[in-house]
Amino acid sequence: MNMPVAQTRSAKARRTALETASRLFYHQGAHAVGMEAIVAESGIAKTTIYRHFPTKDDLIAAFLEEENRDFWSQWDAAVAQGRTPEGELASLCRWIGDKVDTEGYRGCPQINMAAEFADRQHPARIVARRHKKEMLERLVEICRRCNASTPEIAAHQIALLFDGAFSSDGRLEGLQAGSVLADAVTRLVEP
Amino acid sequence: MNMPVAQTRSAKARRTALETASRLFYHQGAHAVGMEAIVAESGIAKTTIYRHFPTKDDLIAAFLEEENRDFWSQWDAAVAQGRTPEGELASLCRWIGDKVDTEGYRGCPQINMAAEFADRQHPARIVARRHKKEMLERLVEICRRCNASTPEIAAHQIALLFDGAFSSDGRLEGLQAGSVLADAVTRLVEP
DNA sequence: GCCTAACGATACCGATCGGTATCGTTAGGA
DNA sequence: TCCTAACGATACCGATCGGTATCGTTAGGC
Repeated sequence: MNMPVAQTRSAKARRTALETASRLFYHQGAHAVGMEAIVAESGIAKTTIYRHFPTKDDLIAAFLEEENRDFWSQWDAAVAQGRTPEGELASLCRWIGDKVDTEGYRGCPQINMAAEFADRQHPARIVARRHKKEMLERLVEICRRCNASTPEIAAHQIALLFDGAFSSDGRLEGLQAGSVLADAVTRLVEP
Repeated sequence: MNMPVAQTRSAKARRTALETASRLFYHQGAHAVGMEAIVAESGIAKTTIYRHFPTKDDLIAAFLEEENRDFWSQWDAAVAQGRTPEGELASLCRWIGDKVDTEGYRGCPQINMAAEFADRQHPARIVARRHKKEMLERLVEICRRCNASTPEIAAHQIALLFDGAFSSDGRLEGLQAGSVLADAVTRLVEP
């Protein structure tokens, strides 16, 4: 191989640092987590972290990028379980319902970071915007196959519903989030 | 009067400080705003601010309390414009649509602060939780009068929709948020 | 017009922030 | 086995954080 020396060791340090940072950022908020905390929790030296991520903002953006990848991978898995477009939506609702009912769930990382950083040009905001745009596009495509009368509108409505589920703080419900979502989505794609 | 001396001057300083803090907290995020910035922007001395609000967290909570009051006052005004329960919901949708399309809108303050503060016992989180609970209750009451088949479920769905509209970062839409919401709500309260 | 409560200004506190410079150590490909 | 790149550790940087102590000034009810 003509790859740089110590590629695996370097990649491992990067991955460990990013994983730790992601966990802390998500559960405590980006502003509430100092770099020293990431060092202490990950065991990776601060120098090393800054060698892989020039600034804290880059680290935050990388966190959202990874979240984004994981999100679509789970989304695709959910969609794959549907035999019809309507089934795909139902499966997505079930997935989201389970997701938000998970212990320790603290909302959509993209939305949370967007709330923390006011500057729309912040790297994290750019990732978040792309994420939400892609969700809308994917929903439009599914709604089209559902023969919804106005797929763009239906998709938009479903996106609002999903975002609401992702952000809703309360979890005071005795209701099953998944079925509540599925029922709403069914009504929204009806002609 | 046996009220404390200089009541009005004191109250005015308090109000000015809180208004300035609220504006900064909302547009920049609570963590991003230092107390010094509030002093500089409001012209109120730091000593005075701390005389009215023992800690920054108290100031943040007061911000959300005031937001909460304003919110319900606007909500009530919107509801008053509806002649039927369905009309009340439509009016609410219009109000929210206008609200989120306003320049400088940066999401629901309650949701944003909940994203910033991980501790569920943080004073801001407690206010936010109460806020969302009350919204759900008010929606249930309206949905009941709409003779929705399952008012609790419909109300929950509408709440998700509203929260989605409040949190949705993008605003990429050429769509009118108000009518998109109204159409969705109509479908959700149908039997 | 005086008394007092609340004001504003300033200077300061220790802690922590994001980020860097230095240097000895370790691991892995040639 | 040796060379070198990337590692970890430590000490440090100026800036800023939330919060306090001190003190002179101002305004408003009696």
